[in-house]
Amino acid sequence: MNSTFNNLGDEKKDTILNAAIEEFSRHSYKSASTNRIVKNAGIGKGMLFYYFKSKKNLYLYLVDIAFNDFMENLVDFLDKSEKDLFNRIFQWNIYKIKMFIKEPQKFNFLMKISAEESPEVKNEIKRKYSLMSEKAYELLLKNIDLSNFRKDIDTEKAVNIIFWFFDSYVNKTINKLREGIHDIGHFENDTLKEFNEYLEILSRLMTDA
Amino acid sequence: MNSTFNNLGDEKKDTILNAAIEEFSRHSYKSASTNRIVKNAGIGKGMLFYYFKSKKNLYLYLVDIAFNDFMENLVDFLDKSEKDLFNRIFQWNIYKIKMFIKEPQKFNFLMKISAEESPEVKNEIKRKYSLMSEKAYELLLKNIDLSNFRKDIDTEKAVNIIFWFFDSYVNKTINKLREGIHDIGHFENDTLKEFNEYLEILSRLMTDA
Amino acid sequence: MNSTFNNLGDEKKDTILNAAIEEFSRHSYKSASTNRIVKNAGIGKGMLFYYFKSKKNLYLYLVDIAFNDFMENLVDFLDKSEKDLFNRIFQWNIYKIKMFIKEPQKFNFLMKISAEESPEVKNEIKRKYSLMSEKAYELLLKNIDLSNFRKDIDTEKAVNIIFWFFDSYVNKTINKLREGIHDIGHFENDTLKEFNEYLEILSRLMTDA
Amino acid sequence: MNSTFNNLGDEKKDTILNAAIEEFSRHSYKSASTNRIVKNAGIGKGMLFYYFKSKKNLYLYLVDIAFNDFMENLVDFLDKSEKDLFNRIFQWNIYKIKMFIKEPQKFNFLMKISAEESPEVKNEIKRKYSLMSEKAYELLLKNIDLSNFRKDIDTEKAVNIIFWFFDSYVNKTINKLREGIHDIGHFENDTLKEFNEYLEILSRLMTDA
DNA sequence: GATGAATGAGGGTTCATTCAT
DNA sequence: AATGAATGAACCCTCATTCAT
Repeated sequence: MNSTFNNLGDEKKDTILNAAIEEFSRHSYKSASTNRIVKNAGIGKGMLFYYFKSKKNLYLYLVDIAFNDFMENLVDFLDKSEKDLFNRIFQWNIYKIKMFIKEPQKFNFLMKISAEESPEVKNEIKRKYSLMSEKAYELLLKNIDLSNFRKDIDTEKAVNIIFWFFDSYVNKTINKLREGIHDIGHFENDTLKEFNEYLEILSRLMTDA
Repeated sequence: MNSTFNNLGDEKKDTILNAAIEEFSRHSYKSASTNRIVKNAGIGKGMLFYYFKSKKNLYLYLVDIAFNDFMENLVDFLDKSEKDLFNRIFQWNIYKIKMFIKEPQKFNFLMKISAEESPEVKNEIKRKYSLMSEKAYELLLKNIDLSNFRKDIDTEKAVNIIFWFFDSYVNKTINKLREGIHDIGHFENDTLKEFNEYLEILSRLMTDA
Repeated sequence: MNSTFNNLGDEKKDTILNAAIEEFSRHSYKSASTNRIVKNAGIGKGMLFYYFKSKKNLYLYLVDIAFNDFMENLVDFLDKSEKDLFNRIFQWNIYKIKMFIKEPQKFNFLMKISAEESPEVKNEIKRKYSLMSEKAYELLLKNIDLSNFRKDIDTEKAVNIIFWFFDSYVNKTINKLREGIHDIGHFENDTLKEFNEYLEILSRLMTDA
Repeated sequence: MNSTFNNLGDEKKDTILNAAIEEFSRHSYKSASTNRIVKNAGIGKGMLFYYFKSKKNLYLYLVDIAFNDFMENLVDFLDKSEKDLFNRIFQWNIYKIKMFIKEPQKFNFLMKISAEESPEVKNEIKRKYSLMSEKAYELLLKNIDLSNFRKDIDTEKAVNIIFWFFDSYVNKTINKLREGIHDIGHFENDTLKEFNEYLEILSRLMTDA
């Protein structure tokens, strides 16, 4: 927020941001502690408030970063020329799982954001979240060719079924990774296989091909 | 938990429990305030700890109540003689929505519980949650006749698709109610209609009948 | 204090008094908890204050009991016909050690009393303590024949040396028992032997015989 | 402990330490109040915990200071070239009395420490106390020539008699000062005289010279 | 005689934020 | 640009005592 912060070296900036994200990924907005953040970031107490003015401001800045980051990487990750919905959905959900594996704190922070209900930040978050999910949804459906979907089914509903089922499915998968029930090796073998089986079923049911 | 508390008059008990549930449905375990609870409950500062010994104990007691309550009402609500999965799933999800409409704080509290990550209560909650969801899942699938499901699809996966899709779908529906985007009138007309349309699609796709 | 308490059955009275002594033997007057006392005594909270009016009153009543008890048993224990100071001192210190072994809480309570500095009770305790120690000292020296003490030494000082040395010595012995460094078996063999060796040395040094 | 505290000005540091020692010299660890400490020290409520992290930490820090202080001053005070046990014991006990006169709170605090039984600090205190008394005992007996002690008496026991008697004797003396029965003037005249008389008696009894 | 529910003050501790340095 | 000392409110919890039952 404060331009001073942006003029910092990248490494130092990252250290601070990571310490903050770590804290907010573990605790609710209210119970997150700026003391712990500065301790883990290795900076003086005053600087956090010099850079970000307030805990609220810091939090909302992190939300922006997390959302933007998420969207930018998504844009890079998705194959925009892919016209098949099922392949696109595969990419989208693999993206989420890979993000969780690579940067679990960031991922957990994103999850925490949408559940945050502290009145101090709730409305602002809802607003940011709406903006982002609209963009994401648009991106996900861009250039998708739905012409091979069965004509006797409302295509929009069909798409929703596929999307929302995989939302649940991927959440469950990530929870298993999170709790150590499955490890990454399992993910790379069995989970992907199972994932494709679900895709195949839904594809067979819903398309003419 | 404490017999003292149970011997209180029902009205007073409810006042206290509601104040506590209200607080825990709005804030994480850590940031929930026993001060606010006693203020809203209209009782003296010491009494909460006389009744419940500690914040943790109170919280876990509320979790027990919420889980038991949820299961008891579910048992009453479900038509155990219903053999059709789609009708059963309809009941199950209507149950959730009606619960949200009737007792939104309790419902929100249940949601908060599963997201709670405070180390003081996390493990105990996980344990209680596992016990309950096992029971619920058993109940949901009891006496269900899946013989009319298409033989060319793995029935277990088919069931998962249906269940997990509606999980997402109902969450979204409740969020719309929560944010006032839809009102109860809308739910009773359009949402139910849409709900049935989804059921019909999935039924048509997955069964022979 | 309240006659009601005295009309209780002996067993119940003892239960209450023991619970209270236990508490005051572990904690200072201020930090002793009437809650813990009633819980351990198995009586209602109100009764403690009905019997004793206040924590202070209860405490001072216990002090009286402890002091009286200590003196009465001492009177019984000491052989008043014993004229030899060294034998008398042996008895006196054995009395203390045996009391610690038989009723450690009571003994510890007596120790705590003399160290108590809470302004609420300090003066009253000092008064009671002075009365008792005067009586005890009188009793200890009654009928003692000091005629065989060396004439070239101030007899009063000689007596003090013996008394006060054994005060220290017995305190150390009891501390070793308390900390489990020595057990009762050790006391009955080696400690008594050592005790007698000290007595023999002091006797040889200070008397003509 | 915390460097923050050590960087304070000496005057402020002393004010805080004195306020804390005062409190802990008057009350048991449990009933000592950090509220009273900060009020008497004239600092904000949070600072005590900023400096010392916790009541327990503060207490153990004070114990360290008190023990170190006691030992350092003792080393300075004792004439290490003095070979005579009686002179050494004289110095040792005079040291204690002078310390009580000069800094009664510190002295009382030292007494309270050894009687402390709160489970939160008991073990740590026992450990520190053992370390210190071992050092002190070593220092007290260093370079002492016991060759003139009577050969017909176990020298170790003889030394114990002298040491432990004076322990009691000096405790009693200090208690009289404490209770205002004797004043410092009395100490400087009559007490010292009496003290020397006891020393003379014990010296005469136990040595050949 | 006897109970234990009720109170509010005070216990130790952590907090976000400010500001002199 | 950077530090961390300082504050007081709020945190959870325990207390001695009273009093309606």
